[in-house]
Amino acid sequence: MEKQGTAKMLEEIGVFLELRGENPFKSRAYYNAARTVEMMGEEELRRLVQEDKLKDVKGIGAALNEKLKEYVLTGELPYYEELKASVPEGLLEMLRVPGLGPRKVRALYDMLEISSLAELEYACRENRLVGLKGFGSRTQENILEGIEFLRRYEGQFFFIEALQAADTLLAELKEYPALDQISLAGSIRRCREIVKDIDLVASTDEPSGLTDFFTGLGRVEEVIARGDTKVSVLLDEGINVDLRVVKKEEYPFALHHFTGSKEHNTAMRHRAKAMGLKINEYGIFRNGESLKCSSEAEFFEILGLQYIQPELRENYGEIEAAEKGTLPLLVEKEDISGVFHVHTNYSDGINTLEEIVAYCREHGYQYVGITDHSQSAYYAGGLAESDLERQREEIEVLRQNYPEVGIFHGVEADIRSDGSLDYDDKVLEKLDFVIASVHSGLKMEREKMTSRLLEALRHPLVTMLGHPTNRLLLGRDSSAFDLEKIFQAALDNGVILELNASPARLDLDWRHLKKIKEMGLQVSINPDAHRVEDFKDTELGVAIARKGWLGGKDIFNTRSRKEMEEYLRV
DNA sequence: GCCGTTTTCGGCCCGACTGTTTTCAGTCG
Repeated sequence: MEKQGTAKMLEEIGVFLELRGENPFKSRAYYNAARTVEMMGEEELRRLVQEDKLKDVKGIGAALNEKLKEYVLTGELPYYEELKASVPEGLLEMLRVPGLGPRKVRALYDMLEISSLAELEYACRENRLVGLKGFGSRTQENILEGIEFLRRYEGQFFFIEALQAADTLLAELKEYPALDQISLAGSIRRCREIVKDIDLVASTDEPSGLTDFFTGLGRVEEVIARGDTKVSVLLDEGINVDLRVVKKEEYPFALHHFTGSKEHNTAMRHRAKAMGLKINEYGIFRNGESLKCSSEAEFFEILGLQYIQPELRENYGEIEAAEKGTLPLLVEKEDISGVFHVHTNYSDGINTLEEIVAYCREHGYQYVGITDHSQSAYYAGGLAESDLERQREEIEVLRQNYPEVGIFHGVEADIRSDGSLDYDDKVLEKLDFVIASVHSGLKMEREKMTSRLLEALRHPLVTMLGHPTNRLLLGRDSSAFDLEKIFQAALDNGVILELNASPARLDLDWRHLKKIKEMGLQVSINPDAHRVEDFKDTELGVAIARKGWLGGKDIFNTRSRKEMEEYLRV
């Protein structure tokens, strides 16, 4: 992944510059460039370099243009290497300590020659920080606690974990009598797949009462910071919560501000400024005079924009689209008609076929696509040909007994290392549909993995590509392959791409979805259910689809049962 | 390091909180 490597390098340059105490705006220029590169298509960076158009990209000036050209064409950048060599490696990990930024890290290095977390911890225990200018006993304690924190909680949570904790908390806070309004904000409201903390925004006439009420909740383990308008606490499950309390009239601005993203907010402030306005978390002002506004929707309206759904606020083009009035109508969970990718107890699922079908009838799913693992998936109890036959017979019976639910019989066929599927065609032909997925050889070399997937996509009986990148959030990187080629091949061969909605996968990544939509590809939001409770993960997939700008028409399984039967020729 | 129909130099988004200070720097979001 050339662009990812490039983005990471630019990011690191920004950090190194900060650690060296250079012009902070110079660092920012590198951070901005890192983001710009990250947002490019897989081959776009190289193409721009080859066509010498990189310098036309906003945020890339003469210096960055030269450096990027050099890096892309030669694979090396001496500037980066020299910078990296000039900064001790351990300073980077020291930056991860909460409360330690580049200036303090630099000071510790200059004055005490501390250049690693271990040395830092030792110095704190030896009480050596106390005498330093700008440091005190409190700082030293906080640093020790920060190091402890880093060890205890890596500080990252799946969206669903944080969401559940946040919903519970929200319900508790709504008990406070003098509460006016309260909402989730931050990365959870934006439906990021990984979140670091829970952000809440509330309005009330009794701020100190609310903050007392909040810090007094049983699940609050520690109060980290406490002021008039902001309280930070650590919950017993190890997640941080920031609560912002504002006045009633400030609520829309605070909600917008603390929903972010930071990049979206920055762009919005630039826009406001260009219109002769100033915005902050307390209001919107013209010549120092506050403008009336009672909701987020109105706030966007004042700035000449369509309402931008929170999921879209990543500064990935949503402001420009909102200006033109071309924001998409996003898919809703109610649009989902049925689900594919469901495992039964024939392989590694918990529930019987009948339990699953009964669940679907009870919960209003028009259809369900059953897919157990294929024969070579020993670890998951993959189905032999005879098992598939037996399953088909049982499905026939269930179709009679549950006419309200369309039951499609499929399989999740392993893509072997040569790209062939895990059953003969004559076995696959008897099925209603086929999901092809990679489960082994995930770290295959990029070219080989690309050919392997291309081979599978060309197979005429493949309906969908399952969990396309094979990533596990917080656990395993995506497999390496040429995404653009794979997307194009899926389009050419009429293959649906899965958006696997399992909380640990959420694969495809939302960052790819906008592009997929533009290409005209269809995405199926699949729970990859191993028990009926997993069906609700589909909602998580809907959240990610929305974040990727997808509407109902972009989603395969918003089709009605009849449309689906026609498509699958059942 | 980037950017520009007021600018090719002088800006660059804004504010809260903490801990260190006696008015502010650093960090965070």
